[in-house]
Amino acid sequence: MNVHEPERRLVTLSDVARAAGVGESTVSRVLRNQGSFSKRTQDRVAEAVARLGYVPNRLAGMLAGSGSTAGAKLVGIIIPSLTNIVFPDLLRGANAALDRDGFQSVIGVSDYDPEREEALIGALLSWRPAGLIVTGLEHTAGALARLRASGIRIVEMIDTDGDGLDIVVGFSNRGVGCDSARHLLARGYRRIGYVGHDITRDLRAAKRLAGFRETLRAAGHPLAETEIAPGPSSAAAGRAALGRLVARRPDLDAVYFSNDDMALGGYFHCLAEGVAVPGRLALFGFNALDIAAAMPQPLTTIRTPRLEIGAVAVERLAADGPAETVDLGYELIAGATA
Amino acid sequence: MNVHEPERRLVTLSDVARAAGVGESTVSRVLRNQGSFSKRTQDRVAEAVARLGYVPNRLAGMLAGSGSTAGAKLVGIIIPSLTNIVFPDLLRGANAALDRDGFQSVIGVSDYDPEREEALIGALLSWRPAGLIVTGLEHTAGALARLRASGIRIVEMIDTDGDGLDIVVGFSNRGVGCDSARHLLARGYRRIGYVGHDITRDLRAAKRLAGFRETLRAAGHPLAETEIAPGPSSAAAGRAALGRLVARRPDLDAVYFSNDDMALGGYFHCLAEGVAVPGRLALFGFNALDIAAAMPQPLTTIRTPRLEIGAVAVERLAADGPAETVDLGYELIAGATA
DNA sequence: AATCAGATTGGCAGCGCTGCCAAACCCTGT
DNA sequence: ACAGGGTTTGGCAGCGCTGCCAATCTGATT
Repeated sequence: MNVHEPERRLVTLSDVARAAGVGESTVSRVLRNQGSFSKRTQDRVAEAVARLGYVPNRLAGMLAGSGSTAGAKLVGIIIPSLTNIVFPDLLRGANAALDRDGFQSVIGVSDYDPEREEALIGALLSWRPAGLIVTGLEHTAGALARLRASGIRIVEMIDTDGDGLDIVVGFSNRGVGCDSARHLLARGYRRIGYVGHDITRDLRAAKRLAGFRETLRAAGHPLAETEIAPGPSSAAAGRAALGRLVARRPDLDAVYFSNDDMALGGYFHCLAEGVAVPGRLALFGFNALDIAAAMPQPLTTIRTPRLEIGAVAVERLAADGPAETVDLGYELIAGATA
Repeated sequence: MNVHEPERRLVTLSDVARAAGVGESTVSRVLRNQGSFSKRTQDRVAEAVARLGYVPNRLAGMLAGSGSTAGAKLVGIIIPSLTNIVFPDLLRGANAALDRDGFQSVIGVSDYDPEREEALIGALLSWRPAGLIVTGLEHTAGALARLRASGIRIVEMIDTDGDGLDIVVGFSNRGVGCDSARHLLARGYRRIGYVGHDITRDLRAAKRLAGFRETLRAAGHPLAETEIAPGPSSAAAGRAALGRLVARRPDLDAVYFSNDDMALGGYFHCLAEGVAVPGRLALFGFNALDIAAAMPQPLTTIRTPRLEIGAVAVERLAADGPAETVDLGYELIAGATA
């Protein structure tokens, strides 16, 4: 591009200062609207900025401002996946709060891999953010060490079942499992199965299952059977997995799914095979996706405060309160499938 | 946090140099694995880095390296929304390529608002990225000016119907509309309706509709009726909108949806109301979401190369080929609903 | 032992901005 | 005309790193 221009250096703050006939620090003050300056100066700077098309260099700004109060207006966010709409929702919630406070974010995706998460933590820390938002409470020893050594605020989001490093924002996944089980038991279901996706990677799903399983056992109706689909959760995986599960255990009267995607697939299986829902088989999901509410029979599921989690995470980062755990709870949506 | 430590300065490169007993530039070379150094030096540096827990400061690195070849390993990405799974998919595709080339990304979400996009362009440019990936070909005059003045590579993704600034990666949305219409006509449908979401904001959806409409008219079977749901696309919106459409025009034999989310909602409407698909009403979507393939009757739709678009966008940014348009095409998926 | 190309290394000047501080300026009131 | 307090301004030293270049070292060759 622009082969002709010999060496187009970008416009710098000192170019603006020269053009406006003022000092560099004056321009800096005007641009950040900080300190005092006269209206006349402000106008001259604004004019010069517009005329030259000046774009401030944040790298230089943050570097120079590091160590001071106003310094870092940046937060790093690490999520495990972009495939599941849940995580974009968290980002959305965070984004809104971020904008309001004038922050920017750098995002990393760990693919549910703890090693990769550790690497990402290093990468994001190298931007010298004001804080870091990570997913879940489980991290490698190396990751924990880096987080601690960073000296910045850390938010661990989504899960409150365990000890956090600093701030924790989420809900009890164990509790979700327990309440889901109680609901099914209360409705009279007794031969209950589980359809999930890879539990060794999605630790929150594993906690839900643990709570679910224990509640059933305590009630004297232990979990009858489980079917774990390989790979990430999806409607296709849920449909296939439910098919396998009922083939093996035709006597089941209810199935708990690792999330709504999987449950939706299960519902499709039932529609395709003419299995009456919930008469013959009840279905219970997790997450309360919009789509689950639009089904002919709204899915029975648990609504999680995804947007709020993102928003509160950012809010707590910006404030400087004490380390604490914020439980945002969840809500059981009694749909028509269980 | 850490009230006790008087003034914990973070470890810098020169601390590492001192600890390893070598010069700063040597440490820099070793860390970037660039230039030449002995094995012994490498080990000593690695040891010091590990011992001190050194985290490089990218801000300083990028600032110092600016203007040179290796400088900016950063790209900015602007997408209109995180609500629709399509955009996270683009990010996913981009992410993979980004990782491979050692790039990082900064992401902005415009909410389909051109003004906001312009502001985001400014914000992202202030990070001095090596390139910027934006969505679509339509931008405000101010945005175009900034992009041109930036002097960096620009990729406009998703849409190829129009002139790009530099690199364009996507497919023809007009073409999608045309081919969708042709498919419905070939299957014998004649009284065709359209269900969409806010067209004034989603310009790509508008282009698809335009192509669709023209093809129908040219064939002598003009679009019979349209129903536009307010707000963003969703299954719930699609379900409600199809309900309104068929109430108004019970004679329709096929409906084209702005995307799969809406179409899925339409399908739910048909299931709930006992409308035979495709016997009584045919449904046609767009995007080929995984979920649409898991339906009892797979949705007839158009598969778009979302992951590839993200990947190719990054690839072209990194390479320095000529300005050009890369058409990645699309594929009609003949499902069971049309 | 002297020579030379190539490998390895360190010093130091910026990159563009902000924080700090002293200087200049502007009003009052005397 | 001059002091006193606030307001506005400019100069300049870094922030932590990289690029450049000169210095040093290595081993092989003559």
